[in-house]
Amino acid sequence: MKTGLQDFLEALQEVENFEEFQDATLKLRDLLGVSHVVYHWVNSVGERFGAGTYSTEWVDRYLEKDYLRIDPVIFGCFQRFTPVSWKQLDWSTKAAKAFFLDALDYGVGNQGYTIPIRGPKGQFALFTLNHTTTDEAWERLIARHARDLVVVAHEFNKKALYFESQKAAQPSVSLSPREATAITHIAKGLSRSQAAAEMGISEHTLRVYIESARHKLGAMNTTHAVARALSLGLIIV
Amino acid sequence: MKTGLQDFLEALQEVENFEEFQDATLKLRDLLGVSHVVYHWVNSVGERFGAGTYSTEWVDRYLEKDYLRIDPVIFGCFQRFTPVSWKQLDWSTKAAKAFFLDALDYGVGNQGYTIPIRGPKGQFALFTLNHTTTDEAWERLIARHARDLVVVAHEFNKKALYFESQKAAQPSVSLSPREATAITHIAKGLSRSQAAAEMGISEHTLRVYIESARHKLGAMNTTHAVARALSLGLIIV
DNA sequence: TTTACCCTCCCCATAAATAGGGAGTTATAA
DNA sequence: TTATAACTCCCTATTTATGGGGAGGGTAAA
Repeated sequence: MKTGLQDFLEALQEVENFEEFQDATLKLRDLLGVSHVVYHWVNSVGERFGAGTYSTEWVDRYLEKDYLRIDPVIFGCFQRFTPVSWKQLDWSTKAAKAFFLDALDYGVGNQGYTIPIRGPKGQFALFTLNHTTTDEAWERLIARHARDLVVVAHEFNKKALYFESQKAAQPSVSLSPREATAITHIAKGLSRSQAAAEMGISEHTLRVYIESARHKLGAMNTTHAVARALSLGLIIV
Repeated sequence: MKTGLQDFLEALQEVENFEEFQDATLKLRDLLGVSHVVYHWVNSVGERFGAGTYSTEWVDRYLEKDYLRIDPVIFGCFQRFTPVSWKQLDWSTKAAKAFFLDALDYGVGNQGYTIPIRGPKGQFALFTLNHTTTDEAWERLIARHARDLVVVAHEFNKKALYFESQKAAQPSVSLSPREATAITHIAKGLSRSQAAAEMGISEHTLRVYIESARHKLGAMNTTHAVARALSLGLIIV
């Protein structure tokens, strides 16, 4: 099994396009003997990138029902650092229970293991294994592969990033030092006058920085600018 | 070497306190034959946790000089998803060059490899290998261990999280659904009246949510509240 | 050398946010 | 059942932010 994963990682390195990426999830599913393998990626602008073995019906339904806002896997992983077995998540709300039953209907297994991977600029990716089995069997499988899966998840992520960087070449915003400092102070909760005093400049000047940053960030107001600067990792509060 | 790392990981699992954690960095340094191994952790409130083989003189100087704001490793890793060799970073500014020379003076090697690990609530950790050698030798070493290092970094991180969760038991803020929705709309750049219209409530009511969230978050104004909610991972824009 | 971007300062009118207060209804949990 | 918290609505006055405009000096790259 170990060497199987090694070979798989070698093959994953060679992946050149989305179809091969998609194929890789299928191969890994068969290699590990689970029901589903899914890689899913979201950034701060709401762009998505995903590949996996879920049925297209389920993916469509997921999007249509906006399950992103209900799914305890998404929220749970957003709140934690480390990989998580789905059983550990909070499925107590009515919406979550209904979602789980609906997922089962669409061929999603009752057991899951998801590794969250976070990046700058609000990037957030999930790598998920899914299967239908007992709690004990699932825990054994996870325990056996946990460390390798971290590596596999990161390799998938590396490939996904590579694709995104190719097609995007995003017009990355950058703030001037003073703009960044000004926005940072505002993000810390200082008022304009306080921030200006902190930076030793007039309040008028500070306003110019904020306005300038706001335009660069395409933000509608100061609060929006701060939110975007934070999401984009342009400032560290 | 492979089995050496396996054994190391087993030993790391057993670590119970900070001294053993610190010892683990020493052991890994010797195992890999590099000059330094460092784990460093920061959260949104500016709390720190770190262990490593840098001299205390260097650590003190780093803090005293506020190098956190200059260090290209910090900023570079904050901007990217994947591990990075220090050579790939931007050392072109005067401040960065001065910082690098100063670091060499304090026994830091000329080569580095840093793995960024991000978590919810603004948690951000760095796992760094450092050594004095040629570019080629360093790239070879990294290529050989890259995958294992991802696992090692995450295991260090897991331990660090465990310590933090023990001592902290943080008074975690939680927003009510309407509060979260309201703050999310504001973070997206909507004005109060727009957000209220979006939620189908009066602007007065929306204001109550914002104010309530602001108090819960200990924020001085709406912008601050949005910044904190984002940093804490309480909202997804 | 020109172009471009950054830093600094100022004015004015309007729009929006803030800081207090109070009060009633519905769920959820103890 | 009874708290507790969440959700909804309203008032007034004051402070603060916004959206335009213009202008001069510095530095660094093309």
